[in-house]
Amino acid sequence: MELSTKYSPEEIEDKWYGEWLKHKCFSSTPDEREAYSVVIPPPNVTGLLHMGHMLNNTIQDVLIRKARQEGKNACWVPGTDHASIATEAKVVKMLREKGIKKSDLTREKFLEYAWEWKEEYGGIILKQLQKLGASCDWDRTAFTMDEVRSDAVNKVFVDLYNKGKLYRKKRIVNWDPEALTVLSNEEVIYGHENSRLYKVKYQIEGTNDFITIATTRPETIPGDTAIAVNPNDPRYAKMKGKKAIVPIIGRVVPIIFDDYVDVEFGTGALKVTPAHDTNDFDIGERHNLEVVDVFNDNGTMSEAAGVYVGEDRFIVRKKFAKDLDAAGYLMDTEDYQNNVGRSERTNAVVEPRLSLQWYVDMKSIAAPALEAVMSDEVEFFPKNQKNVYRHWMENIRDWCISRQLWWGHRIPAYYIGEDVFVAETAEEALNLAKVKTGNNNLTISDLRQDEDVLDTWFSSWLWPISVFDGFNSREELDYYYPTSVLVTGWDIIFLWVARMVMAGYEWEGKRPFDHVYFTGMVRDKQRRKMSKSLGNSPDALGLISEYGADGVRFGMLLSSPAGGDLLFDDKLVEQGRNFSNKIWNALRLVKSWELIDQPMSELDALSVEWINNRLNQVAAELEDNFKEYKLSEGLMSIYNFVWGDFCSWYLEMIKPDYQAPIGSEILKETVSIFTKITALLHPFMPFLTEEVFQQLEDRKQGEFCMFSAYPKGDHFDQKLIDMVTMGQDIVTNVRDIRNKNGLKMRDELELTIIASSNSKAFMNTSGMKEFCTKMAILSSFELADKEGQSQIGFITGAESLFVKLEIEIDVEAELEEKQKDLVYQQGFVKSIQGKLSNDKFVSGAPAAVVDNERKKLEDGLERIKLLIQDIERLENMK
RNA sequence: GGGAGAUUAGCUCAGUUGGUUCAGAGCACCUGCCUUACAAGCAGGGGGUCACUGGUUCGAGUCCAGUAUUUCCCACCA
Repeated sequence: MELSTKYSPEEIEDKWYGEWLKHKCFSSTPDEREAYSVVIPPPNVTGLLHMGHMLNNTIQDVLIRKARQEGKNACWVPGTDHASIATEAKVVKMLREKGIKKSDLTREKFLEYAWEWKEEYGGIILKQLQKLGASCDWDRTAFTMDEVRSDAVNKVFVDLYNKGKLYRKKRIVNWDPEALTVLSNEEVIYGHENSRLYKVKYQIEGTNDFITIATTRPETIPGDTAIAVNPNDPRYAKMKGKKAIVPIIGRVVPIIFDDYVDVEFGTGALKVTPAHDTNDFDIGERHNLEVVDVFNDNGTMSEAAGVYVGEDRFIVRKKFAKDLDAAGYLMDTEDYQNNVGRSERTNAVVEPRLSLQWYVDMKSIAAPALEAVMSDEVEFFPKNQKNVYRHWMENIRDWCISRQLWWGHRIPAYYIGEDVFVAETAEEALNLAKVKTGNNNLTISDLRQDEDVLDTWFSSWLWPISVFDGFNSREELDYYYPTSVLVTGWDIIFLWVARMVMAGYEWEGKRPFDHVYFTGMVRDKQRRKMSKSLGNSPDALGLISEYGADGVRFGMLLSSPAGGDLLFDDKLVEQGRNFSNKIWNALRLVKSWELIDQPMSELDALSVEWINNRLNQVAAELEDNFKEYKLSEGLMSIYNFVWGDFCSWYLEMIKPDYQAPIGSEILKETVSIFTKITALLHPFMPFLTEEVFQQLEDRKQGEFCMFSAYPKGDHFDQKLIDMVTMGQDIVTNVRDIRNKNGLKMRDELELTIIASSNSKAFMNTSGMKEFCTKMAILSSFELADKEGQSQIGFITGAESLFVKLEIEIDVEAELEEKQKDLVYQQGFVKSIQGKLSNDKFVSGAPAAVVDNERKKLEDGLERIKLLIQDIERLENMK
């Protein structure tokens, strides 16, 4: 069959993915082999494949495929996250577009819609991952809200409660007025925003004096229940025991003294609104202040505000400020930049709000998780994330886990009046209630289940355990847990990674994973984050169909050094596609030859030995790279090896003359090395390598590149490699001479290299003469006296070689180049001589270093000698 | 306010314990080629005071201090 000159990935990718699935190549069950397990960071059910996923999952696939080739029992567990708030927001929006309001629906009806939505969109991203080549064990696909995972959530909630590590408390929380739910601290994103600082004066009761405060939020003034000043501030000492009148509202509030107030800031006087600020709330507690909540849950003014009831807080801010101004209370306003917290999901400005919520006592479970990371029991790549982790863990705050949503795990807490019963099922809760109350006539309908659901991360943090049904059975967990590596972005180090480590120690007494590899964020060339509004996020699937999955994988990996941000550029993906094509054409070449029964030549033998040694060398480098998760460096060394060593040198070395057949033996060796290359490259570019692997030889049914043993970095002969490098240097020099003198590669020219007499070892290497002759297209290459007729000389290592050409050369240009080189070499030698004549160096530096310098000096002097000879020779030619 | 990192070629980045295996890679660039696998290609080439200043050392891209620029994280003062 004739192969096209261009590699066309489309059919090949679908074909092999289908074959792999058909042969259950990705599936894993516990056996006697070593396990290598990875759990996918479950993408949101509403998600579509984007660049971050592509990077993340390509890396996981590379690691999994390599482990599989190494003979490990590789298990990559896929799944999706119900993404409570994000999904609920999308469903609400979808319903709204249909003209249905969430508030008009029952909980049950809403959940019906949500499940429908999940069924429709929930699996899309997994299908898209298959396009990328992800070798997940699809039979294991899990969902954070399926039965097994929900069961785990309930068990854990009950367990924590029974251990006293769970509590319910009323305090100031982060309220999302759009999603109408509380958020954890980690779900609030702070950013600097421009606002205004208003200075407002409050009359002192019974006097004509005023006290001026500064605030960015005049709309909260109706909720003021005190004015606070610092007890050490002399300006306000006389205010002791006085009261102030809240402007417009008319409420009389005490002037209190509290250390919290910063004397330097604003006017040194602070209005206190306990319902709408964490610090104010604390002050309120200390001074027994009244709490007046002036907002409704959706951010509009409440009845308690008494003004602008039902209007939005930001509109009221302006209106109320205007009123203050009109009434003469607004002293001044100035531009001000402050840090505003917004909801991660809805982008609404978060409102501090007093409310009753469930919390996990984090301090009680954090210690082993901190220790594990600091001692590298859980090892972070790159390491510097350890500091970030430590800082968060050492200052950890309790985790607010209840959410006022419907889509999620409903909290397994049941109430009778003020009593709470926490149990996995209503029946169990009922039993608890009967025992507690002694009332055996209670029925399920007397119980009122908590209306709230749990934070979506409350199921995710159990993921490495729950995907193996670990809260129910030991069988799989004992084999696959701890998982080998977690690959995720550093942006969810607190939301997810840290909590998984805590859960791992809390319920398994063991780390959830050996390693964590943090990927960077995908950005565009200008380092901007990928975002829909900027329109700088490429269409992931579009890229795959344009460049092939392997091309995209190559591009992603190459641009992504371990842990650094990925600056996405189409160019790199194009490079990946070109690389695919390069390999494809190497295949075409190898398949195009006619066979002839013929032993290997000396050059063939040298070529094979050299390329095998180089491959071992590359494999060794790769092993080091993998140990540190430097995938981009590893891929780059394969790229250079395949393109440079294999294609540009090896294939040219063994290539028969035009239309001549190739020896069976050398072809066999060539197919063997090419096969090893497909194995080496397979984790990075699985489709192409599988196709090439299958094309190279007839394979048995069910024999796949994806199961080829991964080449080990065995020992390699550095001397041989160096020798060939020297030959390459000669060839390159000759080619350069041709180029500079306007000679084409194919020009039939009498070209002779005459090597100096000190090149014996090199010249005596079997096949080396043929190598140089063939690759540099020389008519002869001999060992002879260099004096005489040669025209151009060059030096490689401490060897000097001369090329005899039958053309005129630019003697002046040659001379100039040599003289420049001479100056450099002389400077070099001088610096070494300086070192060696320095007693402190000779006595202070290690012997090996000194010896090395002596050797360098020797070589340098030899080169200078040769250069001077060459310069003289050129001078004579003038 | 607290903390962590970064600064090496036009761009993106390597550079492990201080010593030409140290000044590298890929891309970009320049020159010449439709050479019988590949123009998504082939051959060759140029390019950097390693941010700045000082220090330690026989020797500093590498260690220390300071300066500048910059990225990020945490906290949050109204």
